[in-house]
Amino acid sequence: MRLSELSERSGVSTATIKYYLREGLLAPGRRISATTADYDEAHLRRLRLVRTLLQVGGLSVAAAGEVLRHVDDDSLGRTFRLGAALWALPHPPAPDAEEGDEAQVTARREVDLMLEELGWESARELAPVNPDHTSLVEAVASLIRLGYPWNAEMMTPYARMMHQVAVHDLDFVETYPSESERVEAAVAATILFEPILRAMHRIAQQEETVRRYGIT
Amino acid sequence: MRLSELSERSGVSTATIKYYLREGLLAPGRRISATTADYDEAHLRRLRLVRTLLQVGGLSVAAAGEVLRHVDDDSLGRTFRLGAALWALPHPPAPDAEEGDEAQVTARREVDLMLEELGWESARELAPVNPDHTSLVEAVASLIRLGYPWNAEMMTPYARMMHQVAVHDLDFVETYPSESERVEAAVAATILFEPILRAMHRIAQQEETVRRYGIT
DNA sequence: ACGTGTGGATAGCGCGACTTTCCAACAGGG
DNA sequence: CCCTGTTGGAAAGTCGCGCTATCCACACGT
Repeated sequence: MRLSELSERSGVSTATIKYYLREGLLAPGRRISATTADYDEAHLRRLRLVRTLLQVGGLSVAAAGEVLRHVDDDSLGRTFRLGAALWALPHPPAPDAEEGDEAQVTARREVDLMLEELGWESARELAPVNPDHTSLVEAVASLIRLGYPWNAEMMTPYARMMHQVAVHDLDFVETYPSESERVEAAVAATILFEPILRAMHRIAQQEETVRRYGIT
Repeated sequence: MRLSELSERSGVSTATIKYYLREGLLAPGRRISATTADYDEAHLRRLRLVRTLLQVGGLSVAAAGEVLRHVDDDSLGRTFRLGAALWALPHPPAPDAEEGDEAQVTARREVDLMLEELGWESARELAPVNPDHTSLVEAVASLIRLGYPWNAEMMTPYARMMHQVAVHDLDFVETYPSESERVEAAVAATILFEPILRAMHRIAQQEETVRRYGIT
């Protein structure tokens, strides 16, 4: 199919598709002549994934490019490929607070205690280089800075629940036969499950609030 | 304290504080003279909350203003005040897909089935006006559009887990004595727990991936 | 042969979050 | 009492980002 058809079928303007091509989010079509290229179903599928990453996942164009480059990198083993793709996902920028402040030190200690308690060995090993670990420490530090007490004992149940969620995720990913499909599924699942969990969390909070206090 | 001191203690530039004042994120100080105003600890506390909403929660300045206006609205009962504040939190913009498409219809049906199965009565009643319900339907529709099968049966366990999380949240919020502190705590908890849960989710996924497949 | 569509490049636009600049009116130390 | 520095307030400017528009020479289909 040609550019215009890809545009029609995806609902994305040709100008925007060209922009994505320029930014490397989408592989160029098979060149037919100097002025024509041919796109296939894989392009359409990838384009839909891109739109989802941008619109639902809220990724920047640059971040989506990073992620997709890892997804397409055949040179990595499964774990690294997935890890690399997930680590390229955006993380909230480290706040302007000077690092090493008291709240952060406390947060780091409690997070490490939590990992120990859970027996998450590989998470502990990877901690220094894992941006998600950094994010977690920062978020906990923010809570502490706002004056909310927070420690390993309180965190662990949440982490156990998220582990259950992760088990479900991977069971789901395993239903896909090919390696590349699985990595793509894992990325899509991570990105799309986040808004789903967020929405469920807020709905559950509202439900529970009403149960406890009624509508007042 | 004066503007410059507020700026120093919070690490936010005076220009930015002025900007927040203009946008209504921060109440004006008590006027001492035509050119001086006095700020207290409450302003500092609020300013820290604002920065947290913006940096950690990723809210826009406008959205943070919305949320805080509800937090400060004494005319509402507890449930409505909290609900109003939470509903003012940003929701991913509805994708450009024409509404009422097949994926969305399916998604809505499955979400409603899930709520029924869970016995979340008030969530079902509020569904038509609840932006979180809309977000959930949209996110599920996106999954379906990308070709991932998804139904009530698969969603329910996740929702149950998020309900457990919400129960923990509210137990935590209840530890605060005053009404306004509790509403503020609820907002802070909702905003700050989201990055925490997200980070825990990703760490758990990595841990579980390593457990299943090793480092390959 | 000619209108439409093509890849490719460059420039422009609108928005949001600040940041800068300017101002007149003070405050407070010497 | 004067002089330096700060204050609240307004307006304009900056910057990065995600597109969007314009232009071009050329080729495809009819």
